[in-house]
Amino acid sequence: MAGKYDHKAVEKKWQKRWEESQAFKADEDSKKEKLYVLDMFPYPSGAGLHVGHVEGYTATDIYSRFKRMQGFNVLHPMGWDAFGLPAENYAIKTGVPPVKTTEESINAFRAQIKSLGLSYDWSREIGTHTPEYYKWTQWFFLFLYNNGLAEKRMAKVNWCPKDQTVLANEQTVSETGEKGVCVRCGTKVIQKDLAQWFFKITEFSDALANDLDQVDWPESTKIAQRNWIGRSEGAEIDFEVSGLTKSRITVFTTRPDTLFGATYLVLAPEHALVASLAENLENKEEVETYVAAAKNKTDLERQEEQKDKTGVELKGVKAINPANKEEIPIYVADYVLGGYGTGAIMAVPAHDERDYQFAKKFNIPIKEVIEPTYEQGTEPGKIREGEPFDHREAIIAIVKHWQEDKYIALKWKQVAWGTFITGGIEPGQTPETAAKAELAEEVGYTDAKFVRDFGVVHGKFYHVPKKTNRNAHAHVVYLELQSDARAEVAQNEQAIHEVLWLTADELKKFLTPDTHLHALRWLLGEQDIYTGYGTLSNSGKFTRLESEEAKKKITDFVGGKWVTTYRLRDWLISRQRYWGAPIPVVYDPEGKPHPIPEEHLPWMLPTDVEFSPKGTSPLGQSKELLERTEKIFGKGWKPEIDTMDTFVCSSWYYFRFGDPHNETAFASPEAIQKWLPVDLYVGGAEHTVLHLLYSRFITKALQKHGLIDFTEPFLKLRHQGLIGGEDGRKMSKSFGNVVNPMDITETYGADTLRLYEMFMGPLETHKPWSSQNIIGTRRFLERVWKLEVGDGALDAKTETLLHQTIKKVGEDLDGLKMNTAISSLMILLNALAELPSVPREAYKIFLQMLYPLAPHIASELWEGMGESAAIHEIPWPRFDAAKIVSATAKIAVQVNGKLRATVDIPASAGEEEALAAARGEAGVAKWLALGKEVKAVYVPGKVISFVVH
RNA sequence: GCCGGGGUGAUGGAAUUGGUAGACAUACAGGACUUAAAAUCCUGAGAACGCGAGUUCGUGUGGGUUCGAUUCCCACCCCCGGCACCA
Repeated sequence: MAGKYDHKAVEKKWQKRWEESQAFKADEDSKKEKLYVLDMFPYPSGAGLHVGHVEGYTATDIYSRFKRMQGFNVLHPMGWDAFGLPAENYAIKTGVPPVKTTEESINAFRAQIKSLGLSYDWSREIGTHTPEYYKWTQWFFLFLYNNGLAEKRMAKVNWCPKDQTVLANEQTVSETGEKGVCVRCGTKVIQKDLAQWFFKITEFSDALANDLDQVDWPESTKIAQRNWIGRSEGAEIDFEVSGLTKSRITVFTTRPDTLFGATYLVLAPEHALVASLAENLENKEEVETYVAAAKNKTDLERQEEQKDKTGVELKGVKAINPANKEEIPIYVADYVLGGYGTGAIMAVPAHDERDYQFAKKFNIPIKEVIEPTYEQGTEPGKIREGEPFDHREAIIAIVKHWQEDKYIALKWKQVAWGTFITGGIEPGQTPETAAKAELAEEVGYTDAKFVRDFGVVHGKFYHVPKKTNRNAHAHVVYLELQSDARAEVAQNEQAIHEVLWLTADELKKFLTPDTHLHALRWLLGEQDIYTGYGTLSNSGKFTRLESEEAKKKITDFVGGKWVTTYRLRDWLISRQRYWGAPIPVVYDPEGKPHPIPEEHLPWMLPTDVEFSPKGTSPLGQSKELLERTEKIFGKGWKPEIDTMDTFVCSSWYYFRFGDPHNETAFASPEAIQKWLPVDLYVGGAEHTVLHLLYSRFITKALQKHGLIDFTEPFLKLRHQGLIGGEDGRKMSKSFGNVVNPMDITETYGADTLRLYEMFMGPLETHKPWSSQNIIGTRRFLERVWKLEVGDGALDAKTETLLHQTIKKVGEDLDGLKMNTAISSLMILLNALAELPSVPREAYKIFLQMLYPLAPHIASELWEGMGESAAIHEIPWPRFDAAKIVSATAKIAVQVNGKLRATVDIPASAGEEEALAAARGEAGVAKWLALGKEVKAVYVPGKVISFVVH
């Protein structure tokens, strides 16, 4: 096209035209197949749009435009996750009401998004902070409450005694990194019990885990969800309590096979029995002090203390191990969590890392009841202190580097060769039956003893496992006494010079801090704990059974029962904050909660509050709210003053887009039927767990109570990767490496920005920004703009490329592989530009394929071709399968695995013909002449391979 | 510690039912145009050796399977992300 490519003029023109013609409005009456393409809606922060937003939004925009061209009725909406902490924090600092800050941010965000030319249906815009929206957030609360899925319970919160306010976990770390203090004033944070609202997400634990099989999500995200739900199967076993009182303690364990090794019990500080027993204990005060202290620890403090276990014995009571009737002590310790399992465990120090640490500290007996299962005769030998090594069991050697004082220690068992010999010796053979001489040659040492002792590990002895799990067949252990010894040996096998036989004592002398201690401990036969499955020992009649089998049998023996437990906790939705949806509950004069009837919704967020903390949730200061409550419900009634977690707002918003202006329902059944579920959902991986889990919970609750007929809200999910700063670090204000997308659209245009972000690499990977590379996509668009279209006919070669490109781009856009789609278009453009005259039809098809990726420029050029219909109204081009294959095929010819030539042969050529052509090639014949041809392989269209001896 | 993802030219990346590694783009070098520069266009380019034809090596490391391995198997090293006392 003539003239300069003025991106500003072009982009403005088309954005205006799209807006005026409502080009992207989802059609309620269309008979076309629907497709719901959704972005995770943003929190409209004051900082404006980020290049990360642009990445995700561009991907869905390209997909939406592409699918519209393919004939789908696409719903592609945008809205605002507008409640949240930043606006409230800003209000505390400046007094500016959050509603004002938020509205301003939304306006800025909307303008920025529009300037990118994204094809949203703006008639469906929503904001979670509007009464029209949060009316239905409150409706969802009532829906859950009325179905027994919401309830009020006591829970711990972080509390700053000076600021008189609740703190989120991330607000308990000071700017200097000190933990457990208020971020604002540095006061030590305490734990306070408050009555708070919970949604019972745990009722759906099973479905939330199982239904992941139905959706097309990244496997890593599914795994993260499953881990979060944390389903595990085990046994509940009762222990009798004797002594001052008679009662029982039920523990949960996944390892009932270790029951005979349980040498004490532990109760969580919150366990009910601790309180009820306390009165009668000999060390009542000590226990109560411990429990009180444990209660006051923040999560962070508990994490810090992981290494050092604490606890107190309950003196005066004992438990009876039901397996062997032994009397064992009972402790209270905060390494056991009150909220998981039964809040009580049986401790098996010999086979559990944590119990082991605790038992060591408190001198509790450690009783081994599981042994690693070895194949017959393969038990590892141990070195006994001060004794020479027993060659029949284990051979240990220090191999000395001949030039320097570097050593490698080797241990190897005589048996089970096959498990690690991969070279010249077959499994089951001994070195004696293998080719000794050959090995000796490879090792570079001809001493017969060396071959016998080390030959078997030829070439491998320098990369034996660092970690040695006794259950693994790790027969050779090395200790690297000086850090680069291994590399030395790897480079020079012949460096092995001398074999020293050492006692354990002598071996110890070689220890340095970076020695692999775990391996050495095993080597020296020191006590270590084994946590894997194995064969039972010391377990009465169950001795010699395998763990798996013993689990059930021992559980039955002691009358335990099999249960399934989950890590997932109920969802605490109360927030002691202002800027959120008010919880629609009032309290009668007795303090009993009552849901607010639907007719009073939306239950408005009051405005007569101060934002700085005053010892209560901000809503507690509102006179208007209190008066409203008393007016409607009567004297003495009080409003709930907490607001809802913003995750509640975002857990149902995708329904609202189907019917955004409905005043009588969160969305009409017809709209839900028409649009939902979401076909493609794109957003950052940081929401892999919570937002997605909560949304799935809401969907399942609706389904269970018959309001919808599907169980999963998001059929296909993809994440966009983070875009890092140019310096390779995370983009952050403090590093000064933040790229503002608006600067880029100003300089290069929205089309260039879109194209560049898509061309950077695969959508889901993390990639650094490059202000240098972006010029490439701009140049590409310039070349498209400048291409002179003629009336040339399409030659066969270009036609083939054109059809290949149509196929490739279509498949790539379908799979969200924008980077390779763009690359294909560049290849096509380069080919077209070389033609003496660019065929009109080919250019038009090129523009159509470019349109989803760079819609403004493609629309403009299309119009410039004299087309009356807009480019997006033309169906996506089709390829002709017959025109994709070219007449001749370029075949690679290999001789003994090495590429020697390529030959052009007709695609239809048979094997004989192909081989003959290859043999005739000078570069091939030369190599074939060097020996006798023993084999020839022909893979049609790909490769010919000769083997010559 | 556990789980997940990754390691390919100077750089971003391409190519895996095993079949010509490095497409496309950036940076770089040389050339054309220009008084000059920018922009644009053309050419070159994984590394080593060689005047050259060419040869050898090469997808984190070491092995293995195969006519053939970036792709499959075994072991190891490193980086990134998530979870983390869940019994």
